[in-house]
Amino acid sequence: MDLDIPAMEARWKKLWFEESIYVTDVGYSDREKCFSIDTPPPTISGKMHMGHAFSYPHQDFIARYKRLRGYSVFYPWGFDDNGLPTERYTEKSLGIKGERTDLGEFIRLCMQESAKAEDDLKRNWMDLGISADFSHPYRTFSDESMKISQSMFLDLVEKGRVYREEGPTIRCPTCRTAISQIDLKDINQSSEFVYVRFTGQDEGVLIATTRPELMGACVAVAVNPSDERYSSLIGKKVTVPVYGYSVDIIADDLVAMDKGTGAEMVCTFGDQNDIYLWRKHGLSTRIILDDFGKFKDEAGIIKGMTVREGRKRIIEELEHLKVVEKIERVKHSVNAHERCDTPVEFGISKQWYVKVLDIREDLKASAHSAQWIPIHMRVRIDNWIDGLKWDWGISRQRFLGVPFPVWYCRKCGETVYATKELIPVDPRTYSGKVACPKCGSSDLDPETDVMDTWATSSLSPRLALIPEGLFPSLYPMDVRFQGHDIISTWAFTTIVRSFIHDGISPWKSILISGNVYDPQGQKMSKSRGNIIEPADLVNEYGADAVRYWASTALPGEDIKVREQDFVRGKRTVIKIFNASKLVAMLSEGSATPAVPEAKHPINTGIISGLNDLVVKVTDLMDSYQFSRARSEIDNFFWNIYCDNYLEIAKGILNRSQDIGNDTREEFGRILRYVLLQIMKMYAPIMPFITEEVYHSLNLGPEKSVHLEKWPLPSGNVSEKSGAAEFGYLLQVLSAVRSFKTSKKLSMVSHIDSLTIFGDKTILERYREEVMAVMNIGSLSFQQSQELQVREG
RNA sequence: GGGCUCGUAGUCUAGUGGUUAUGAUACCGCCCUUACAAGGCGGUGGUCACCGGUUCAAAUCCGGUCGGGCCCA
Repeated sequence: MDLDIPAMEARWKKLWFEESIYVTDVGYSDREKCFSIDTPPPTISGKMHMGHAFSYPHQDFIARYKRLRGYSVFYPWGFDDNGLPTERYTEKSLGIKGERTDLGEFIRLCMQESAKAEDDLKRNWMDLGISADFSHPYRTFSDESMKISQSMFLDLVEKGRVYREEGPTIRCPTCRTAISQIDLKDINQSSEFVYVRFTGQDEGVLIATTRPELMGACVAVAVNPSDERYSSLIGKKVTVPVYGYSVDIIADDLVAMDKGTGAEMVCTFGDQNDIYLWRKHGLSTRIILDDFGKFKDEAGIIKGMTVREGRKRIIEELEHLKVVEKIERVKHSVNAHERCDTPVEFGISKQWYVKVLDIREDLKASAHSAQWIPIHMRVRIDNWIDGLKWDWGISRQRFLGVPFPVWYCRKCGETVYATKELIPVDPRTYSGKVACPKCGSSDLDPETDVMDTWATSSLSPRLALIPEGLFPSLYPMDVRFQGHDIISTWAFTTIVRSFIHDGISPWKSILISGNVYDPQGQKMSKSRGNIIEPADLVNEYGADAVRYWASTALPGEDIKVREQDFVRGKRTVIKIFNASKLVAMLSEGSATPAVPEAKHPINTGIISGLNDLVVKVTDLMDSYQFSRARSEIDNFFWNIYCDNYLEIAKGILNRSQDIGNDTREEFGRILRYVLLQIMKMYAPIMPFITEEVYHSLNLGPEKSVHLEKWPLPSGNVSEKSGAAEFGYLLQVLSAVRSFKTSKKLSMVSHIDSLTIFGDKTILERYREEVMAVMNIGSLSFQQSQELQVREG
């Protein structure tokens, strides 16, 4: 009977779920015997993609392996349903707009849509055989998470690590929200470089700018101090065209001498450099763009216009004033919001910041106290921390998010924090009475901003552990799994929070997974049209085969979606099934022994090989090298166990005339014993087929192969000489097979008489086995160095 | 521009100083009554990106060049 993979997978998924076999009942009281995993909660606004189908199995290999090793594995499940992506998702699926919906109602709708999406999503991960505890996932936006997030915010306040300050803000005109440095990416954009002459002493100065519309926000002209062309001008004043006020010429190393004319105008704010220069030189502030991307009254002739309109109008005016010397088409990179690709605008407003700049070295040290796998990914966090220019801005002007538990007193201006008893609280909708502790007034304005999602996601160890009552017993967690694309966000912010709140690294290890590419090595994206759906692959090859594919890359290595890996995975699944059928036939009536007792040299040989394998595989799994572990098992299972041991056992048991009952029984036991050990080692990678075999052959007493114990090298049989002889026998068999192939004979066809040249002593010991396995009538041996097979 | 990473048969991959470079996949032969043709046995196929250096010996170590990818500017 052929193997029905979908039916098999459905059968075991049901068992695992109904019997809750991953919810260990030994508890988590002994930290040494626990293994806790900080899992990345997938966002509810997206579907499962190949990146997930690649990296989640990696976590699962380790989770399942650790369980077999006897650990109580804490493997929580979460969903990321916080913030802007969920707003977008909800607006899209319901056809509504956040700003035109009642706030409370909108948040309710977001939560409702999240819950719906979560149910569907959960199934995708369960289909892959992921063994996390799906029964009560945490959510990044829930009362519980809000409570944790707000109380940790209050801890930041207490520790003096958070402040609110008027500062430059990065705004996305499309999303109408403040975003942080973290949310930026660079895009290349073609634009106009406008050369404008500012008048002053002598001929003034010629500057080049890509943002002429910000002329009215100009607060200085900057040149490089070592630029001889301008050295005499530093400290002089020039007049801003159109607006007619004067600004200083300042000098800074940051100014690129070879860009444009080497003189640039500094505006509040055109780009990040402007902010840097503004801060460093203490320049004045002229904000002419409002929060909606329209010019304010101060912008004079372009007031009320958009950036694009204002730009056109200003250039006309500059040309009319005859101060434009030339206009060049250029390609340059601009900061854009990484979610929507819109070039950002910079403004100024009161924002909440987490103070991180002064603890950069501590953060690096904390990051280094965790083991990074692979190690070369660690330098990325260093680069990020070294490159930080600002503190971590955490306020967002949106609807869905964890609110700041904060009010402002109208009477005395005091910032009023919620008490611990009051949280979780949404000051925007809270109707209870809060009084100012300073003046006693209850005339308070609520903070209307919400926290950025990272302000909550950075607390993921707490989000997962606190609801289970396992904080701080399982903290720091053993391992964080995540992609390298979010080292500067999730990994960084989590390290920040754990350092500030607890003074420790959040995890003992952090394991970074690589990227997934299409078969040509291209990034997969909708626009390229090369998206491959994980569900299609699961349908075509089975979940075990998809996991097998995922296991071909080491942690941190990229992978392509290649058919050959899935083909190989599916073949392995089928091979395991067929091998188990043969074992069932050959070992009928035998039980699986806990300890292998063997006398027959073939059996001591296979046990000896198995022992070596167990040692190697255990070592590789301990160091997260599951792809190497798997290929060791593959090699042993396929080339040693199936191609040789099973063939020999079959030959002896079916064809040998005079083997005793003891030997027959011994082969039955060892066949099953070795198969069970192979199944246990394969179980983390291919949980379905190994479960199938475990049950259909009744290989052990547990409810599931995943509740078994990882194999240990057996101490009873360890003859190294047995292993060497066994190896020689395999070579002999291979030589006889080659002989048969060269004669165009099938492997089972009978040969009347054959002579083997080789080590006569060993050959003589295996006469019976060779004759039985290769179906030979009469066999003679000749002493020879070189192994050879001849007829007659 | 800076950092990291990768270049090994058509494709993918193992291999951190030592016989003739590993395996998969694809392809080509041969082999199906007795677990599996999604199998078995065998075979074709490689200037180990390029240049130079260290060494008795380099895919491997060092320097450089070229090319891909990722991250950060």
